[in-house]
Amino acid sequence: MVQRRDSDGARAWSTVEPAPPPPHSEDELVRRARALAGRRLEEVAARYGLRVPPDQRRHKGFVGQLLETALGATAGNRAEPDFPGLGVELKTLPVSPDGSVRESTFVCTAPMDGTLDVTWEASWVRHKLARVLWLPIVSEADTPLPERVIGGAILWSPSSDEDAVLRADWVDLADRLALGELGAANASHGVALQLRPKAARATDEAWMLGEDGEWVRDNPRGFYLRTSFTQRVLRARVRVG
DNA sequence: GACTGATCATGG
DNA sequence: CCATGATCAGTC
Repeated sequence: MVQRRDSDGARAWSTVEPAPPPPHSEDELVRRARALAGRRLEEVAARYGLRVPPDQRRHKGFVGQLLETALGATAGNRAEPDFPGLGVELKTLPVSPDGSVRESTFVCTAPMDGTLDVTWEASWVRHKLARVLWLPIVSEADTPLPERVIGGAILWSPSSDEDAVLRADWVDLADRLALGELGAANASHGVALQLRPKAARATDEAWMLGEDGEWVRDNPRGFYLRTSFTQRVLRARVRVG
């Protein structure tokens, strides 16, 4: 443990810890995560000498990145699980105090160029969701970011029922993409899994396959989980009351 | 409140 | 450009 000057000036002294190394086991990861339950984000950030932005308008990835640091994730923005040695993906999930999930969950980008995986079993979506550590962040929409509270982590793999629901959606969406039905590549399809725009701007374009097999330019898409799905994941595994 | 399209930061 | 991390914000 070292002492350093506070990031915004010489007035305050604070105790700053280095980020922990990756956990060696799922048990260790879950213990670390559950040890954070009940802490405010500002408390966790302070350990690592980080300032919490007042809101996420310009820092939408802050919470995920903070918790990656706190739990010893290593993958950064590489195309690997957050904990490569464990094959576990970390997903923070905003929930209201009553336990309702407040946002959808991004899974991965959707290849629109005909390179979408051939089967659900081989799909990027399924690999991403094979093992997920859900970390609820308890807040209302107007709760300042520093005051948001970490909830009880859940280490999850899809049940056979959940897998079946996701597979059905994926197969349907993959069929549409294979046919170049870009008009159908919107959020209105899918019970649990949906396609949405995934780009910095609505005007961003990428090459993708059109209806007659021609190349067209359109806004990139990503796969997202609807809140109804993540809601059930949490409800099925968290004691209520 | 749910839903859908739009958007923000960062790194390679 | 693509990937990582997501939430914002308007409309129904």
